[in-house]
Amino acid sequence: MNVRTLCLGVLTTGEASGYEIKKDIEDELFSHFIDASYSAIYPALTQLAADGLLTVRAEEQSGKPDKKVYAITEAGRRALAKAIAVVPAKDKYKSEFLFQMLLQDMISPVVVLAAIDKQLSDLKADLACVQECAMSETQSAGSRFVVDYGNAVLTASVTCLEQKRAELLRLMSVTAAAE
Amino acid sequence: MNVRTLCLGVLTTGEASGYEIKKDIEDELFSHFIDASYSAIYPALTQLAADGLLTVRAEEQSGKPDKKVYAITEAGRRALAKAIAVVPAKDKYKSEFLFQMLLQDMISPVVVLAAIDKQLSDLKADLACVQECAMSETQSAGSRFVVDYGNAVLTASVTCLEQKRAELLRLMSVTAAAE
DNA sequence: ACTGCTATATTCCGGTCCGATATATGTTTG
DNA sequence: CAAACATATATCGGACCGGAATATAGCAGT
Repeated sequence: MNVRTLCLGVLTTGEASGYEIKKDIEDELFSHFIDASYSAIYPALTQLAADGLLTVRAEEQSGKPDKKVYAITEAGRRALAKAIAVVPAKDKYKSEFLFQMLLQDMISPVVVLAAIDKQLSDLKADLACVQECAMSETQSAGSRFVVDYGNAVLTASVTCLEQKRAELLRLMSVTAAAE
Repeated sequence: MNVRTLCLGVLTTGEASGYEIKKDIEDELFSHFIDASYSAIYPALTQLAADGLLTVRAEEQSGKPDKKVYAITEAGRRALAKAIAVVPAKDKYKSEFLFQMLLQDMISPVVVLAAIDKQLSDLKADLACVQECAMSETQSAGSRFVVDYGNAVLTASVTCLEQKRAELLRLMSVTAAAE
């Protein structure tokens, strides 16, 4: 799935500038499962507007730079519906954390612990975001689905990691006592 | 984390050709959390060998093309240890499936069901791979960690999805009966 | 026997996208 | 009052993906 489709999807929740789309996919429910950079978003919006899938409106703002507000058109909705009516590609999951954990024999337990704590804090932030969306967001069937799924997965991750963390702490205190 | 570090990591489990490294990150425990294409792996190996982090050995094979077998050196192990002794970057998770589910109002329930079934089959394949590794693989602390984590996350995903699937089927039969 | 498919093994190319940086400006914070 | 941060857009180098190309050989089907 490309950044153009992604922008169309975000714009179904209302008109927005490139900057605001980026914020949505960082802070809102989208953040759990997609990502895109400015350098991909801005050209995508320009192209979508040129193809008539979006409308543009320059909005003057006092104090802030002007912004270009994009809104999805009927043609845009049709293009989006067509793009998502296919069997989706397999999820892509990349984790430096698990790579590090797999090779943990090569590094000190202190670093392992720091990595686990970092991972836990990332997971908990993500979980908090999902749960916040569960309350604030328009409760469509779609968002309920994603919230429930995210909740299930993230909760399982946190539970497992906290157990692993406790195990490591026990091991570290035993090793330290033996010295 | 770049592909060079990834190759070093895979080669700690034993010498391999570029082709075999690709297979490892498709079929073995690595597959759960990393990915890389041939076009990234081969140049990375060439560069690593030039830097003295790997050794190369051309192996003649009857029936198959010759292959270049790479093995990690002591300098390679040191470089790897250094590369993974940092706080890891945040996990990256991209899911077309969840994007589709979030926008499910735009598509037919039949397509939603097909997407769920596809996702379930992907998850179960991943789960089977992880559980197989749990039995066959050398049971290092690292692989136990990754297996347990993968198991927890994937099992939670499958459970949640099967519930969602049942809900959808109920809803679909009700709607069909009303027509 | 012939055709096509799969597996082994590597290379190359077009295109997509990330990460960092640049630019301009107002607002909050120490 | 400077520093940091938020708003807003754009660009550039480089990393990486996906697919095609190349070469070789066993194996299944017709």
